[in-house]
Amino acid sequence: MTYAARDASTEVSPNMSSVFPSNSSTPLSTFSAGSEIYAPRQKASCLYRIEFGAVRLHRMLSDGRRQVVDFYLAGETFGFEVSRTHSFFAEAMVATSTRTHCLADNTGTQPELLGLALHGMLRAQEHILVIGRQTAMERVAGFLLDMSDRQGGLKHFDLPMSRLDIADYLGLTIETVSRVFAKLRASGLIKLRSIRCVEIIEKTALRGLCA
Amino acid sequence: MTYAARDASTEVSPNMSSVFPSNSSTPLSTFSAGSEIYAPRQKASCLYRIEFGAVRLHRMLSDGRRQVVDFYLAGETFGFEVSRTHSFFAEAMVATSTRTHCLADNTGTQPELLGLALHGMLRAQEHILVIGRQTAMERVAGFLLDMSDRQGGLKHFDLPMSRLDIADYLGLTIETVSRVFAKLRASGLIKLRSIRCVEIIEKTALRGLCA
DNA sequence: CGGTCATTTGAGCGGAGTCAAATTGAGTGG
DNA sequence: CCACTCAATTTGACTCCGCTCAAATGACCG
Repeated sequence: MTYAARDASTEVSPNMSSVFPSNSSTPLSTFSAGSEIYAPRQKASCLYRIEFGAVRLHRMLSDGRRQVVDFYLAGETFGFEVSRTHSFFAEAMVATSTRTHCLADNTGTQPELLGLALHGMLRAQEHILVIGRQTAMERVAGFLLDMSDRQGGLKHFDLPMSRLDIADYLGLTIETVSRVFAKLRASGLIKLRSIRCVEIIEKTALRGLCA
Repeated sequence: MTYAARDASTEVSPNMSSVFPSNSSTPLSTFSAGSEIYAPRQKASCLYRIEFGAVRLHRMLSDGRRQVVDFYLAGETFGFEVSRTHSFFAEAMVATSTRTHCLADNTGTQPELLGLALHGMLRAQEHILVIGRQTAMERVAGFLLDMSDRQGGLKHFDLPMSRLDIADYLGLTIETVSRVFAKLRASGLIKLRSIRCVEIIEKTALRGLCA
C-alpha cells in the first residue's frame, strides 16, 4: 500500500447531508494500482464512489485461497456494510480516484443506501448461481458480457483486472481462464487487441454460451 | 460462508421483531411442503416472516440446473427485492406459516429493511466464498455448523431440507453430499439419528474442517 | 539487452460428476 | 401389523472438467 494514498483516504468531512450531490465538493481520494482502500475489521463509515479506476472486493482463507466477491468500476459505489467494521478487502486494481462520503448516523441517506444494498444483494445472489452451477466457459462468457455492458456496451474495452483477479472472481484458476480466453479467440468470438483489451466480435454467439 | 465469518455477520440479526411485532395482526399464511410462495417476475410487495417451517430461495437455468441461493428458517424474514418483481422462486420445504407484511410506499420500515438488505448481501457474499473456493468437505461441515447455530446451537437438530436442496445450495450433487455425510459419520464427527436428524458429536473437530 | 513478472501452453492427475444399481424409509391399504 | 409401492438416499464403478505442476513465451522497464 502507498502511504500517501492511505493518508488521502482519511481526509473526509464528517457531515454529508446527501449521498451523491452531483456537483459534489466531497473529498477526492486517489489510490495507486494495487493499494489497499480498506481491510477487514477496519471501521466502516464511508461510501466510496469511483470517479475513475476500478476496485476489487475480496476475502482470503487462512491457507491463501482467495475469492473476489465483486468488482466496482467508474461511477459505481462500494463500502457499505452491515456491521460497524468491514468484512472484506477493498483494493484499487489500477490508479483509482474516489469521492468519499461519510455517513452521519441519522440522515436522509438511507433510501439511496437501501437501493445500493438491495442491488448488491441481488448481484451477489446471481453470482452464486454462476459460481455454483456454470461451467468455466459459461462463467467467462458471462463475465465478458457483463464487463462490456458496464462500460457502455462498447465492442472493445479494457479489463482493469489481471487474469488472477478474474480467476478468483469466477472461482477458477488463472490457467483455466487463460485457456477459455484462448478457445474464445480461436473460435473467433473475441479478439485480444492487447493483453487487457478485449474486442467482442460475436456478441450474440457469446451470449449463447451463457446458460 | 465460512463458519468463523458468521460471527461477524450477526451484529444485525435477521430477526427484526420491531418490523413484525409478535402480537401482530398481520395476515398469517400457511404453505404445505413443496408449495410455491412466489416465483420470478411476480410482483414483489410483501415481506414474509416465518412463524414456523423453512423456505428455500432458488433459481434455475434453462437446462434444469438449479441453485439454491439461501434458506430461511423460523424467525427469519425474506421477500425483499430491488425491483418491483421477484428474481427467485420461494418455496416452502416443509409445512410453513408466515406473517405477511405488505410494504406501504413510504413508511418507517426502511431502517429495518436496510438492515435486512445489508445482512442479506453479506450472507450472499460469504456464500460466494464458500462455493467459489471451498472443497465439498469444507462446504458440508460449514453448512452443518450454520444450521446448528441457526437452530439455537443444539447438539442435534432436524434438517428441514432434502439432500437435493443441500446439494443445490452448496453447488454440489446429491451423491457428493451423501458421500461427505457418510465420511463424517464414519469418522465419528456426526451421527444421523434419522435421515433428516443430525447430531453433532465433535463440534470442534467439525469446525476444524472448515477452511 | 537482461531481469522480472504476467500470461500462455503442455502433460498428467484427482476431486467431484455421471450413470447405474442397491438400499432405506415413509406412506398406504389390506 | 405387515406387505407393497414409490421416492429419497446411499453406494459403487467409471469419466471428465478443471486443477496442479512445470516449462515456454510475452510484456514491460530500467
